[in-house]
Amino acid sequence: MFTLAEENYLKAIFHLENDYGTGVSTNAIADKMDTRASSATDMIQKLADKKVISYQKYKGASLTKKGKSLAVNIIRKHRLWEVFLVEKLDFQWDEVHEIAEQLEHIKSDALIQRLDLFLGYPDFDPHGDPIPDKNGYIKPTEKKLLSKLKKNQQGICVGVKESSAKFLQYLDTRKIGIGSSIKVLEKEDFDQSMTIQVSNKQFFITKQISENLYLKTI
Amino acid sequence: MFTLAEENYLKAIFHLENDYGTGVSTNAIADKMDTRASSATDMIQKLADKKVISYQKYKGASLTKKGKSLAVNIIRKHRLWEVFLVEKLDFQWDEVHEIAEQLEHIKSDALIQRLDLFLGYPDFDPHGDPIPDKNGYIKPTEKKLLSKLKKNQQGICVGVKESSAKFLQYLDTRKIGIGSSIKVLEKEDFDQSMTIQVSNKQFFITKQISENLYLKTI
DNA sequence: TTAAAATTTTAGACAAGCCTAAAAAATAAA
DNA sequence: TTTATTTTTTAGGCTTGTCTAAAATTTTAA
Repeated sequence: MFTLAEENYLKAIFHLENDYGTGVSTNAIADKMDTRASSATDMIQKLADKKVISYQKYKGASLTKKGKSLAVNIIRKHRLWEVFLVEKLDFQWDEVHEIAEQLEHIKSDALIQRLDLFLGYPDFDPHGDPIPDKNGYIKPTEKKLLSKLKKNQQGICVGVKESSAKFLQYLDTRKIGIGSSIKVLEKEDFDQSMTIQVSNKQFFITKQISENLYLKTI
Repeated sequence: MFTLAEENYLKAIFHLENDYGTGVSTNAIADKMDTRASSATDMIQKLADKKVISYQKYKGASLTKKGKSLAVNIIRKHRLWEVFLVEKLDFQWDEVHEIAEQLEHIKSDALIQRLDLFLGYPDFDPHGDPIPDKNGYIKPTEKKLLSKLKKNQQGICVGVKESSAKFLQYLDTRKIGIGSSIKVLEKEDFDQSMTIQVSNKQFFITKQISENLYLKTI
């Protein structure tokens, strides 16, 4: 059985490997967990003892098959609970992350199976992230960061990379959400800022925004 | 903020005060928490420091107003989640206690408020226990232990005192549940065993059973 | 290719929550 | 009303997960 802290480290390592490739550094983990490198080292050694990561001193850590399966299951639970909160309890998409961070640690396979059924086996969470199935399979989706698009290209927003309340509220005030059609009208070479068209409105957005919006290009 | 362990002690003390009157002994708490008296003493002292129980060495502990309000809120959450599990996820009444023991510690007032609404503001949980409202008010209900009934008295089952899976399954196999009509046909003075009539079947039950079934007498 | 800087690990400490063993206090019994 | 028993508390220790400070290793730069 894994403790809450262990589960959170596993999740952090999974996300880091996903974003930056296999083998993550102690500092990267400490950063993500908002703790000190020495604390991260302690936990890394414990997780290595438990065979859920492979690790060599000074060389970084990688999830083993078992570790990855555990991490994906936690993420599955997180995303299912987010769907529940938005679809059934009428929460907004910027309100659910913190609550799901707690709910994802509830231990009951039967609960998650029944929750999945109750929600109609959803494929995506409210932020557009795919929900792993009960075998840990994540359907690959073709999606592109808005920042990768060139002038005059367009697409449908299918997800957000960051899901902080602040960012989601920024999108809300501009009526940008999953399903929104977005077209690049101008793109500034110098700082990657853009002018985009969303339905009949135009917005000026910085690189920081375009690097956190996923589109399916048309 | 209170830790998981602190919350569980508060709940235990609440139930003990409810069942056996105000002021509970260290041993009683240790028993309920399935821990050692010395561990209970440690926690009792911590809870007293935090002003959620009043306590004098060797004299037992009682919840303060603040402590009682915290305990009732945890019980409210537990019972609402049980309703959710049975009503929405189709769990059986003997399957929900363990899961609710985890869910009751999720910290979010908004979550519980919305869950309560989603469930239609239920008054009782699947075991017939009243659900405190958001101010901590518990509607008083007149209910009587089956063991208190005399020969030929009858009533409707409105709750169970014990809610272990084993006991609930015992009731299931005899088709006894909330709403069942129960009549005492015979009562043995010597050992308090009874013969009861439930719909058109008769059962022989021991004192241990009749002391855990609540009836509303007709 | 050696010195400086950054990263990572170790050593030692601390709080929470538990334990055992022993001491202290309260209660029951002779 | 003393003695025996039970209950409760204290003392000291262990594990988990964190910390700071210092040592070890790796990486970068001169």
